[in-house]
Amino acid sequence: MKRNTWQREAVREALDDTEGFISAQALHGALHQTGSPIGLATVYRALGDLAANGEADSLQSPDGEALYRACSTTGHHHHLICRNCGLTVEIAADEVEAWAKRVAADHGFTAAAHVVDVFGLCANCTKLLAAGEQPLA
Amino acid sequence: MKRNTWQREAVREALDDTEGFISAQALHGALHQTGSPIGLATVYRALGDLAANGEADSLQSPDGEALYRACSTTGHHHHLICRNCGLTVEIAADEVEAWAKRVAADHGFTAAAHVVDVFGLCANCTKLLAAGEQPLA
DNA sequence: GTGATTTTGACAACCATTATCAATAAGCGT
DNA sequence: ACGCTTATTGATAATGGTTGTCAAAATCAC
Repeated sequence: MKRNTWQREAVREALDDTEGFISAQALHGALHQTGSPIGLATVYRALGDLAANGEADSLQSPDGEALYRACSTTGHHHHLICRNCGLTVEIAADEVEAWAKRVAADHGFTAAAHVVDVFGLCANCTKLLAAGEQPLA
Repeated sequence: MKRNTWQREAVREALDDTEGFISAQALHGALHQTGSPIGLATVYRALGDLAANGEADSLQSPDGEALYRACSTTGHHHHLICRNCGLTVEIAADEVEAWAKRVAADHGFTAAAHVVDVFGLCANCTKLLAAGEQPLA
């Protein structure tokens, strides 16, 4: 039987309050900052459940971290994510939608879904890192 | 200065001989089976270098493993992957490259990298699944 | 060949994630 | 409302992939 716990609800809300993607660790940290004593393992479990239920989306960052986002029922869009500070901008991508569909069709693929996310350094972090750092990508 | 070592060459060849994607660990294992005493750390380094040079492609498996593949085209490209049988097609995406760059620039982002992969059902699997199955994405 | 320097590789360190398991608490039947 | 059953929690250990360390070995310029 599935029980309702305040922890699961807390994770769901924290995820809803988050713009774009967030890692399990970051979400755990955010929850702690609000005073919630929720455990890390529980956050992982809750996120896994949400993803399994289709209430959340997950993707792998280039660094191999698993990132989660609240599954917005408000439609399909993509993200521009700062790999330094985590700032996320939602981006419409009609152009890419069309491209993905066409490419899939050209190769006989059906039921095409796609993962399209852009990672970079936001303007602010670019300035901060300009003092000597060399980003690799 | 960059030096030529048999280890690096061995990794490059092993990768060339591999159909599709392979993990660093698996590649290390394969090399050992052929009698090569190459070290694991070296395999990781070589793969990283190849990927940085655009001679290899890397992507994150759903399990968080990094998978590598010899790049048939030396340029940057993306993948169309059958979520049923794993068939992978390399796709050029100049259109998307341009889009990604423009979107990043529009928002003041720099050092933009992007994850663009299309998952679907290849023609063959579409036929196979036509008999009643309903893919989830 | 000699020497400066890169590269290697065994192993430790790291980090995200998962498993463990006793303690806790949710929800059912009463 | 109470107790009981059992899912859930959470501190911690374990896991597994990947990266850092650093002495030893190999490479290239000369």
